Amino acid sequence: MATIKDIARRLNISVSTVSYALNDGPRQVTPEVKERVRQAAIDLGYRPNRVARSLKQGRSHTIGVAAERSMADFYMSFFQYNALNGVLNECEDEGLDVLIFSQVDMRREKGRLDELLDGRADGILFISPPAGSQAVAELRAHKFPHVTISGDPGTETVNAIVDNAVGVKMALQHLADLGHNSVGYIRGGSGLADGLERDAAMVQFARELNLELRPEWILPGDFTQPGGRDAAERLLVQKEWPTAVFGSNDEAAVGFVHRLHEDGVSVPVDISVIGFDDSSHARASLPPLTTIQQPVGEIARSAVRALARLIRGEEAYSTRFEPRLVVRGSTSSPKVDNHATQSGIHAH
Amino acid sequence: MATIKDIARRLNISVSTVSYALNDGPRQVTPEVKERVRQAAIDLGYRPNRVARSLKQGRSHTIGVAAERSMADFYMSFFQYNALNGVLNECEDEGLDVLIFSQVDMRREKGRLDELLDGRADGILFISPPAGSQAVAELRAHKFPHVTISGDPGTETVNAIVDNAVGVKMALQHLADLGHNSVGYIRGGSGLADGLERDAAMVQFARELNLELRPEWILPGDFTQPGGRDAAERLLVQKEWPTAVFGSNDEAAVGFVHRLHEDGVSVPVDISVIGFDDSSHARASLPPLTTIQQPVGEIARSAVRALARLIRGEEAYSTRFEPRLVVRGSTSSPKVDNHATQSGIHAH
DNA sequence: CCACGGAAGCGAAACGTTTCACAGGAGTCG
DNA sequence: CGACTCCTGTGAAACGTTTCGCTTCCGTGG
Repeated sequence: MATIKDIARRLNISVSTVSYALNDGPRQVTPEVKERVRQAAIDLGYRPNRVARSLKQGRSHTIGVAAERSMADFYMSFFQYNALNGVLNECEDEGLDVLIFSQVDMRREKGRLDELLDGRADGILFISPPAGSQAVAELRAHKFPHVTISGDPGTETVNAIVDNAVGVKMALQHLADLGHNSVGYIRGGSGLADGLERDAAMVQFARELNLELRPEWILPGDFTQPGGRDAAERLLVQKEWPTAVFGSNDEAAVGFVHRLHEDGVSVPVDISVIGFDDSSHARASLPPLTTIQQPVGEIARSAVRALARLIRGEEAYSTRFEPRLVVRGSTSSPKVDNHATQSGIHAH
Repeated sequence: MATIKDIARRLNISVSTVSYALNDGPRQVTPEVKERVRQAAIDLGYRPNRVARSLKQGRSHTIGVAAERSMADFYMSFFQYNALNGVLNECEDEGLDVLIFSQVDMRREKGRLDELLDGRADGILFISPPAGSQAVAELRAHKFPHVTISGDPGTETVNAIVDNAVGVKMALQHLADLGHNSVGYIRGGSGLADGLERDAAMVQFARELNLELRPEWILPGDFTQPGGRDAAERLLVQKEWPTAVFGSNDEAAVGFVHRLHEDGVSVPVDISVIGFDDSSHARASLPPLTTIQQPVGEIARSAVRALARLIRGEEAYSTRFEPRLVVRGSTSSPKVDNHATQSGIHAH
């Protein structure tokens, strides 16, 4: 592989001149020399070595992305995947490259920060770090540029996240508008900021909007389809049902709907279901899922922009993003009888 | 940030000794010195600079992943996403890091190989490069370690890909076994190896299995749900229908099913549908889709292993992976009348 | 005609490692 | 006791850049 030295040698010229010529460097070189250098570079198939450049400049023009290890699990990852997409798109615009740290365990007490701080990345972007992530905390302590997507809002780390409270309120308002006055809930992933916020908002706004939310209708969940199925099974054995259920994300809601379907419970006729995210599954399932859309791509892009600012030494701030209600086919007005009862719709 | 030099200075010792101590280097150091170095490293918060190490060693222990620009489009990307997951998992085991080249346009005549060959990656892995990709060809010419997932099988580049012909045959055999004797087809993404191979296999095996495949039943498609919807619309206006349709991937099949559903055509009662991939949408849609599963994760892992071999200078070979039929709810025996007709099932 | 300033190029240092060639010193063996 | 080897450790070069401080040269203005 040809180096800058080879060009210099061939042209009987100093390496510094070659460097200046190739970079339109901090120094001037005569157009004629510049041209000869350019030509020689092409002739020799020269390609600048970015490793050497990084070493010298102390910057890599690369950001590290740390995503949950569970990214390996497809079910959980619509959000992460879309976030990653948004990150890639924005990085392209910002001229940054992306190094994926798949082996970083963000939870781990003594995070192996070596990986993150070894000079290959100018900053780190975390996608959905668990609340109280040690890795994030250590980076904060090191004052190393970093940013979170859907991270813990209770810290000083710059964070881009949807306004979960508003989203939950929108969902419940939609149900109330349709005439529902009772609601169940499939909980979110524990330890994730989005899950915690939605869980809290659910309790608060159900009360504010006068929607009955019995404790036994708060079903465990983990943001996955199987989790949604489990939730359905918990509900199926109950005697009295809410007329609507809010799934803390679309995956859970879809799993829930499918499991009900297997027992002959029809959505939205027998029970309304609403999700959160507007994942591709929301559109693709039958009935298509009414849901709260969050602008994942935009969130991700904004996070990258913030990180780029931090790397340049500029200020950056956390941002909340507005969700949007997307009405599809899984919600409708409740049946006339107030509470759907198991016996009424589900002959076992 | 502390360097090896700082440790040396503090201990009044040479940098080489420090290096040997920290790496259990090619040279021995007395346990006592080694221990003092270790301690000093901790005290100073030393972290090895991998950029410098890469420069010196000429290896980065990083592979570059180049994925289609269209990775930004979620619909098209189940395959890419899962492939990426597999790649990440295997890289973790191999101790490799992953640099994503999102800006590489693989089609581009004069690929900007600079990005790929600038020393940051020891090898490149392409996910679904377009057939005849210039970027791949140039890497081949440079003899730079590289591997493709679902790439063009007609080249010398090491390629990991599902056996599409076998998959298509399985799908058609399944339909034949159910009693179908006519079939339609939604074509695959043009320019992608998987699409081209499935298109070809479809024609061949439909004939071999005596399944009628009229030219007007070969519907254009592009591996996306909207493409599948378009295909459905093309079929809806036709007078005579096949009793089953094979979608070249699940996305297309799901879009197809949904569009039919909107016009009151029921799957599998009125028409059977089978897909390819076993994407998450196959499981999540209603009815759940019968499909040909390809072991994407395994394919990806094998590609990484092959690339690792090439980087080490060892031999590596292309591999075909066996698909598997997954029977779900979207296929059944055809109705008694041989050809479904539009008027029979679809009152407009 | 001389001094000065700017332009163009050169040499060398530096970034943080790894690793080679070599130097002392201790131990071993004849 | 001298020669040999083995063991630790040192200094320096090298990886491929970027960039600082110098030198040289030319044109210009006083």
